[in-house]
Amino acid sequence: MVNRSCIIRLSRYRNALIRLKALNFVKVFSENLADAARVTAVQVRKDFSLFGICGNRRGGYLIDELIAQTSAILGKDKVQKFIVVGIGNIGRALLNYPGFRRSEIEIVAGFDVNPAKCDKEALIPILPFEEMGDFVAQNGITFGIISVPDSAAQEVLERMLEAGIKGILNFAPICLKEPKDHVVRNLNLETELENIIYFANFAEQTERE
Amino acid sequence: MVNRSCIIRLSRYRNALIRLKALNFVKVFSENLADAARVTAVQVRKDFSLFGICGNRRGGYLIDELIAQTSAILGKDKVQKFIVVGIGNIGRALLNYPGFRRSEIEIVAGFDVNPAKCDKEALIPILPFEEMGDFVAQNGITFGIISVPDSAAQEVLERMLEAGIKGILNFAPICLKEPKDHVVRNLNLETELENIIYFANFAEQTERE
DNA sequence: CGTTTGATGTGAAATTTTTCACATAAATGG
DNA sequence: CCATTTATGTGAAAAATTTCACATCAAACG
Ligand SMILES: NC(=O)c1ccc[n+]([C@@H]2O[C@H](COP(=O)([O-])OP(=O)(O)OC[C@H]3O[C@@H](n4cnc5c(N)ncnc54)[C@H](O)[C@@H]3O)[C@@H](O)[C@H]2O)c1
Ligand SMILES: NC(=O)c1ccc[n+]([C@@H]2O[C@H](COP(=O)([O-])OP(=O)(O)OC[C@H]3O[C@@H](n4cnc5c(N)ncnc54)[C@H](O)[C@@H]3O)[C@@H](O)[C@H]2O)c1
Repeated sequence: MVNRSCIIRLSRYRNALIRLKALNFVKVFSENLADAARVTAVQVRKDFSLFGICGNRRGGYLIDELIAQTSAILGKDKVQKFIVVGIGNIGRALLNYPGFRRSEIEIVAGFDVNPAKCDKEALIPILPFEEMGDFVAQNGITFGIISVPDSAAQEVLERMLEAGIKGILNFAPICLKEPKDHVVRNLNLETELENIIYFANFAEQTERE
Repeated sequence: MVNRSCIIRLSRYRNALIRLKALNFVKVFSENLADAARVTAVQVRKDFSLFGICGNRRGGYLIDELIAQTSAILGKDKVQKFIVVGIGNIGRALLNYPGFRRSEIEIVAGFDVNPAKCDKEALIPILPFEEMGDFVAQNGITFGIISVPDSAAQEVLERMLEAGIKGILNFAPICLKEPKDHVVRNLNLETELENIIYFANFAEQTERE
């Protein structure tokens, strides 16, 4: 089945492919992609098999073809527009990041309740939060990022859904509910760090035994 | 088995518990935690069972006890010290975030190769990268965050490992290898967004069918 | 031009993770 | 103080995911 992990791996393969292409590689083997994505070669082939992606028996895969195929699956055939709500530390980091454009992801506007943060003339305009609904409707935005304090996250989510946004990445440390036919991914950095702390301690313990 | 997802859930439970405690709740039921962490109630109880955490039959769990037990598992009994390498957009957002301190995570210093970014006098000092090894050794640092450009990430990782760091969160869009007895978590924001794009499109497709 | 070699592709097996089903115990209430 | 209610705890079943084993095909080579 095509699940979250599978798509994460597909993104990683694609990422590696683009790097390999930049090095003028033409062919790639499942083993190579496995190394890059930190999985097994069988996993790579199984993933491809799931999407009907075929290589050349004995000859590996042609990088150009693979990039085209994975790009199509991941929706890289067109620029995907995002907005960011909450232009604080995280929000600003995202707006300032030039790397997204390379991968057909475009942050088209930021929104904030604080008028001091707003700047309609900026390269990526930062607009008052109350204008979000209209902006999303007029510009056909499908995706949003929530980087407001946790207390405001649920409210922002609801407004985004009303406005017609379908996919959301949430940085606030609270698990937002995923409504039907929508995608909400809760990314909690503290949780990620706690995970690392746990397993680093665990590794140490098993080492001692 | 205690795996990554299980610990992520445990963090989420703990997060919810702290919120409930702030609202003066004393007891909590597996159902409540399930709502907060977006899982099933059985999953919550199964997770607890794995760690030998017991509640009161019919009476749910005492919040104070649960917080104590989950905190112990997640290493919240002491402050966990982190350093951040690469004080750009992301690195600075992390240094500026006051929320970590609430959860016993302390960022004690930043490091950068660019002298213009350094500031020894800041609340959280930003030091030259070449001082990292000594600093880590002298201050007994176990954890690090990599927020340098992808081209520098592998090099930074190796230096961190040499210095004795055991657990690392990597923001660079490249899959760093996890050496034995160490924990390396590769967090790729583009990949996360691509995931959302894929599943939002998918949800749309199934909707139409 | 047949044989060997080496990588892919994929059902089946193994493993992991989640869910089910229900035994168990504590509170409630008649 | 016994019956009932209700939430926990967990072995067993189910489902999901990964790994294995090997058939398959294409290139290379003698
Ligand atoms: N900065 C970090 O490193 C970090 C780490 C972990 C988690 N987080 C989480 O990410 C989120 C953002 O963090 P941050 O450090 O950027 O916060 P921040 O306080 O720097 O910025 C939040 C921004 O949201 C705006 N805002 C508040 N309510 C709003 C609303 N209803 N609509 C629109 N805008 C609103 C504020 O004006 C502010 O500009 C928070 O939930 C935080 O807990 C951040
Ligand atoms: N900013 C974002 O929103 C965003 C989004 C996705 C991914 N990322 C990734 O996160 C990482 C950091 O992003 P950013 O926007 O903060 O980058 P940035 O360019 O703003 O900052 C990088 C910092 O690292 C420092 N640096 C470079 N080489 C170093 C070295 N060897 N040792 C120590 N410091 C070094 C630079 O001086 C700079 O201050 C990058 O890998 C980027 O691809 C960032």
